[in-house]
Amino acid sequence: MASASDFIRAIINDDLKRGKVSRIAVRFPPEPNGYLHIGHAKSSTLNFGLAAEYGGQCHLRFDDTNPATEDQKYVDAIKRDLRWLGFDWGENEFYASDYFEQLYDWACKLIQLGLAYVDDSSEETIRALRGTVTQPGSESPFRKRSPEESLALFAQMRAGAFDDGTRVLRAKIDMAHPNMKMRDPLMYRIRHAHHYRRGNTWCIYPFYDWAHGQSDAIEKITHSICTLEFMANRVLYDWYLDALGINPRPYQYEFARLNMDYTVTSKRKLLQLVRDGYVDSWSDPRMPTLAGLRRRGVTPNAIRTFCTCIGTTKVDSTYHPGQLEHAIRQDLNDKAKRVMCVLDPLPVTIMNWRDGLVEELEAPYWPHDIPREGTRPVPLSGELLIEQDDFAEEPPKGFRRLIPGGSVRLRHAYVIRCDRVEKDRAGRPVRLYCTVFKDSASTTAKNPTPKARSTIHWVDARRSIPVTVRLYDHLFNAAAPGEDFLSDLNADSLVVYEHARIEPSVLEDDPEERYQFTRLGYFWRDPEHAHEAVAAFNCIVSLRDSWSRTKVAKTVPEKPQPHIHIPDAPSVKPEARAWLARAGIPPAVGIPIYSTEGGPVFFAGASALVDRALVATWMANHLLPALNGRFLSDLPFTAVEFAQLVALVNTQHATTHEAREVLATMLKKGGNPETLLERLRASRVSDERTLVTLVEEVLTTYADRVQAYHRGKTGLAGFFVGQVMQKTRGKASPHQVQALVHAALTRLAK
RNA sequence: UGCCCUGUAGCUCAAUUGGCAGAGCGCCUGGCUCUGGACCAGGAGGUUCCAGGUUCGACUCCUGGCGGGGCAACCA
Repeated sequence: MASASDFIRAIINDDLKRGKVSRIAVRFPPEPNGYLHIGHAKSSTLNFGLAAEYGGQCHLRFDDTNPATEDQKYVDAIKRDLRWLGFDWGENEFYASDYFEQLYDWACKLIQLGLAYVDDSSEETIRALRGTVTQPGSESPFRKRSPEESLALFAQMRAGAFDDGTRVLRAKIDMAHPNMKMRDPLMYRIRHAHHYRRGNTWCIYPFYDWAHGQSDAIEKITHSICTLEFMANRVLYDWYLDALGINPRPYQYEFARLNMDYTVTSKRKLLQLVRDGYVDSWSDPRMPTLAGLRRRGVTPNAIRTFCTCIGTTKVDSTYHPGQLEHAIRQDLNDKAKRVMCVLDPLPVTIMNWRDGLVEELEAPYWPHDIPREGTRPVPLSGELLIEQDDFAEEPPKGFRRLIPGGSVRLRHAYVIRCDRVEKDRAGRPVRLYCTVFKDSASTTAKNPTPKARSTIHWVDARRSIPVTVRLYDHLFNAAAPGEDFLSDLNADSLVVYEHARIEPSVLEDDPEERYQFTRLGYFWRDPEHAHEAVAAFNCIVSLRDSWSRTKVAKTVPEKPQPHIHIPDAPSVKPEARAWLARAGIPPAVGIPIYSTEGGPVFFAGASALVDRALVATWMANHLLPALNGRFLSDLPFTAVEFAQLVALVNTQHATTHEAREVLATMLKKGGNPETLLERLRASRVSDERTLVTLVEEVLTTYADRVQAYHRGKTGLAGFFVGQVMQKTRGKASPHQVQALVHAALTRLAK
């Protein structure tokens, strides 16, 4: 059994423990009407992960109940993406559209049961009669139609006797239900449309709510996990399954979908970006689609790591892309060979280089802290290219690279000094003339050369290969692009370096090799530019760059003002208020009593005997919360016995703590409070010497914390008391323990 | 003016079921380094949404309030 790292796993563990289920079956149910994106990665990682952890299975089910939008090409793309992510569903590939016949039969059953009917109302009428979230709806005139008539009509619907939109099948539930999903939801609509898998065999199509739970049931899914927006649908999910009498049946649980800053994940918006040409396709490397991430060069492993470490909760949450980037860097750091590539070249002539000399340097692929072997030859001559950014005539503060008269080390090679700068008419440097210090070779322990301010990357001017390099940034400028998301598009989300140059060693490599371009980031060849004469490299993710971070003025997030709120008078419903007044107790304790079934009666019974305020307090704070779904009438003790218990407290015969323990016993097996109190006291550790020993034990065991306590971490006092209480298994007076702990602590302080 | 879900560090999440408020990311400082990377060490950052109540003790239980999200598609 996996540890309960989130609420879903906690539920599953509990179901397994209580024998509600004996095996785990989950499903990942995409609709084949678009491409999978990073949000689906979260969902599929959860579901396939669950199956793996619990030795169960995860089905891939295409939720294809809408012929208008679905297509085989999406099915293929979804399968490809999931396989790429590393998931395997084996034989368990299913289609909701394969269940149409069964769904139809079940619908007929519901009609026969009087739980569904054919409605001839128009779309507008149905909408109007549904009411609003605050107003109940009203019943359709066709609701009273006999099962026989509905059955016949439904058969005709299937047979194609009616036009699109003229009739629907609805479940007969409750038009006044506070949950709008329960106001006679639609089960089938008429659509004379071609379905990509079923062709024209059907002209009625089931809706999501009707299809989904039943599909889960057919596949014997145990835990049907979906996103938060389906929460309101759960009641309906349950209703269909229970109406059909399916047992055992699946249960639905909801978790928060993934949102990410600076991007959009709505299918509609993604589609618009592609269709209107804001990106070049679904697999544009800036897209949050799995196809886009794949083309960008992101590894499946990094995505899975990201998805597992963000957790699973019910809190709406938005992740920062930095979190994903971190996972990518972590994954690639010890997998990507280091090579050198210059994005924006600045020529360098080494003046003291021997004419025609070409050195072949043996450069390791891996930095010192990565225990991997391998080197490649890197050619070096008197004509080099370095990065424009690595030279500054007037260096900003903190600049550690090359400046006129300054020196830097060429990575894997020698130290050079910049002696002269050649500039164009606009004053931009076009060539540097440098001196090399050949006694500064990497291996030289102490070198007499000028001290290098830093190390920069470079390539040989003649022997490097021209490539284009594509750098990507967020698709949007706004953290949360709004409805007019197109106006938030980042114009610089793609920057192409047409004249980049890379060291020749990469010619030998597999085209899918991923690299770290030293000091720049992680790159690989764009698979969609694979056959072009000049190779194109995609930036998968840049390196963390503490230099550029210091250049950008940091905006310190403003600390939000603490929210001070003065509450209004509590709003309590009139009938409750009246009862409160009669009972003579304050709302804080009175409301839970009033709103519990049998609460007022129980309260009346008990308060006849003891102080009503105390009874109310005890009911509200101790009895009611411990009920756990039980009814007051099912308790193994009466209101009178409860009153006796409260009386013990009232007369100070029992401490609060004792009384709570007695109550716990009474809740389990009933009994007379006074007797139980006697028994409790008999078993109690009240002998001071025993307690002192225990206190000493605790303080010795946690000597370090005692020190911390004396250094001012006084919150630990509660911890010590708690430890002693646990040692006595609650059978000591906390007051007494507290006093003893305090005494021991002050003694130790001296 | 309904029903449901949800509020813990800047972000994402923990906190053994009432007993030390923590971690990862981000940020800062230092170390190391032939990558301004990686790694190592340290640091800052908290009214646990607010107000009450119960308790020796509340992030945790009770009440009220406030904020955020979802639900009124012949979409899923």
